[in-house]
Amino acid sequence: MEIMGLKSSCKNCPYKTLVFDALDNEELDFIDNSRKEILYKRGEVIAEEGNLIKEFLYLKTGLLKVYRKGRGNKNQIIRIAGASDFVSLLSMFSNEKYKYSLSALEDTVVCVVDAEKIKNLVKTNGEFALDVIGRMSYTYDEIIDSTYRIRQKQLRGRIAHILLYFSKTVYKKKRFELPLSRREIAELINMTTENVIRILSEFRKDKIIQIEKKTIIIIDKGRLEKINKTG
Amino acid sequence: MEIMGLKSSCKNCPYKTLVFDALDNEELDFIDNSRKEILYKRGEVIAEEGNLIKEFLYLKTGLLKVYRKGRGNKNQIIRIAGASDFVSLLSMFSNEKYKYSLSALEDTVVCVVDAEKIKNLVKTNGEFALDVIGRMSYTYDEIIDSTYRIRQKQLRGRIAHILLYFSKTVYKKKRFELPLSRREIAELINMTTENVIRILSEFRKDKIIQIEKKTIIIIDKGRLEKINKTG
DNA sequence: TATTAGATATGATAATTATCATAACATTGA
DNA sequence: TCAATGTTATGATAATTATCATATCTAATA
Repeated sequence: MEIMGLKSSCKNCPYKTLVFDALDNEELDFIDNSRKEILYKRGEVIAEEGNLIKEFLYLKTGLLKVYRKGRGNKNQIIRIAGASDFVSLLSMFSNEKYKYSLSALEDTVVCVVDAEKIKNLVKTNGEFALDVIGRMSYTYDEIIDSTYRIRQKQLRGRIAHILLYFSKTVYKKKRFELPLSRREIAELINMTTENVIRILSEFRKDKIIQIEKKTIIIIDKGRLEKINKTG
Repeated sequence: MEIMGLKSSCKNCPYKTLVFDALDNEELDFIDNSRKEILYKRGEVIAEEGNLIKEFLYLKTGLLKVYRKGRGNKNQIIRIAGASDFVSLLSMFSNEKYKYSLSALEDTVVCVVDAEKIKNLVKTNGEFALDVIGRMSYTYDEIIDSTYRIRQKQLRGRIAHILLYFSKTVYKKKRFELPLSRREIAELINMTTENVIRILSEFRKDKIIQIEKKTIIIIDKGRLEKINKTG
């Protein structure tokens, strides 16, 4: 973890999202002047379940996992967040403490703003409030959608689902570095690490994917999509 | 379904929640004067996945299920909502259409208000906005919590979980009428109807519960809690 | 009231998944 | 550089869960 010197401002941030459009320059300055940027390296914990939420976190670049403690020292990964994500949004309006932990999957830059400032803006700027609430709701709905989809699938279907997710949604490439270990994949789609490994090997033997250390190449996307649908 | 004559008003509604405290009398009247109350009988559909959200729904009394279409004609029940619940809150700020269906599990009275009016109040009343967003976030977090808890349990643990949920959270009694069929329980905790039936029978034979048609009586709460924790 | 569809119930069997064991390999830190 | 630790890998086996078959009971309806 490393606090970065600020060269940029919110006003002309290329990772700014639509949600900030509701804020005028004065309001953006209000955020900007207490803003910090922090760089986290792969594996570093950004926020921890149970800790007080003092700050609003915006994921400028990188990738992180949102997870919670499950039974018997097993974590459960709730979602993966990428650039421009309001990663601390879940539970900051309903809870004093983080309900989920955050940790970096790749080198990640997070913008940090005093949480009270954001709450203030929600209170005083109705347009911004609607945008924030919309974004929050959308994120939650996505979690529910993927959780309930995965829940109905068998193991092969789950692995296919997650491979397609990384390929199509996260990296938009057929070849990508898996940002999760086999164990983390297991924590994300609710199966054992051994079975994740086994089924990935199976897909490799069946020439559906190619595996080179952490790199995955999707060879037969059609078959993967079929397995995702029916498996 | 039956539209009821209005004898009550929001101002002195006994089912009003804290969230409405942020509204003054004028704002409550603003809601009240287009408000309808509708009575739904067990089994009736209140809102359907995919339909346009035109109205904000407040569950005054009764019980309903929130569910979505899963694979192969199987529904997936996301949550159960009781009195004073903002049942249409999920997805009304992120979506034009209902992402989830609602149907009555008991005779249920729903207050119906134009959705635009509520959005307007969120926009103009910052305190109300914070309350609504807090309530929404809380509801979503509850869904995630129970979904991820259930997901780690085996079948016996799931059944124990759901029996304790109805006994402790919904009815606050050891004896209650199950508002769900075996099939619906299966849809809620992700297992087959046969196994729901089988395990309920097993619990009956083990004298953990007593079953009389739709009535459940919890005899050995301690054992049920242990199964919930470890099963 | 008779009929039909759906809910509850139970058993046998098959399919799926987890667990346990073991090994090779990679990575990290002393 | 060498332990030590964690990750990936694979096989054998046990445990869990779903599926299929069948029967009874219940509730709705013509």
